[in-house]
Amino acid sequence: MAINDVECCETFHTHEHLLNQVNENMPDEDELYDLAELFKVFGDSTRIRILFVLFEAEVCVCDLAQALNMTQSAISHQLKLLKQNKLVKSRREGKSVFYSLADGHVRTIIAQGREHIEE
Amino acid sequence: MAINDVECCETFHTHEHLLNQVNENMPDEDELYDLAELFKVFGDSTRIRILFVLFEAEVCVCDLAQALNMTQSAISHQLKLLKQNKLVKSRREGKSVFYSLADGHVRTIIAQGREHIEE
DNA sequence: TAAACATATGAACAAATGCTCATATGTTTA
DNA sequence: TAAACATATGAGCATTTGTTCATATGTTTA
Repeated sequence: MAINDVECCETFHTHEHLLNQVNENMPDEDELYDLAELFKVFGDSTRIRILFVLFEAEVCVCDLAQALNMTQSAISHQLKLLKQNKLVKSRREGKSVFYSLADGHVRTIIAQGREHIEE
Repeated sequence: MAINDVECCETFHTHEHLLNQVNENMPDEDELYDLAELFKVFGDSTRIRILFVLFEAEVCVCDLAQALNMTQSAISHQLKLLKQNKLVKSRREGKSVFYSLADGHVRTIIAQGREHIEE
């Protein structure tokens, strides 16, 4: 009896190779964690709204706060998260800091998400 | 003075059209909420692991629990969430319920996420 | 039909999360 | 250099979330 054939419905031991196949293609723990962290960032409507603004233009924190009708602090906290996960990048110009999209994956991921919910 | 030119850093009133452009392309509140809800589902490593198993095969709850070394209850709760968001579908066969991927967006979204974190 | 098996679900609890408030840091200007 | 402006950040609080435990529901079999 294989090591993974513990009590379970009958289907499992008929697919002994399944566990191996799963383990082969399953990313390691670190990547799974990072993946989940990344999608968590997309999992908040405030951050999604920020990204939609950045789809249009590079804007400063103050503009974002005003465009989304939220406090500067709230926006700044969220921008930090977005930046940590490399969804946005920033550039200082005098007193202001301008934020913009970091790369194209952001658009693709959100586009796929929109496609999915519109079926 | 335009209606949105309240106190803010000087950049904003020089881009009066920005707010309009943002508002035009910003999805409505409901879609933003749904989008965030969808990505929240991807934002947990247990659910991501479930999806990776389903990338390989259609499996029953018990097999999932065993493959991921988690309780049947925990898996079942997460499957409910995945199903509510139409990432997986299910089919009963006797005592067992088999789960599989609902559509291709799941693979695309996760693939894009992996690409993003591997730069 | 009773027992066994497979899955689903509600309640509860600890951990994580998003916002607010106060304040710190960084930059420009008077 | 002091004041004003723009942004960042830590603490606190209410809400959300993922798991466990107990148990309910659904299906098959003896």
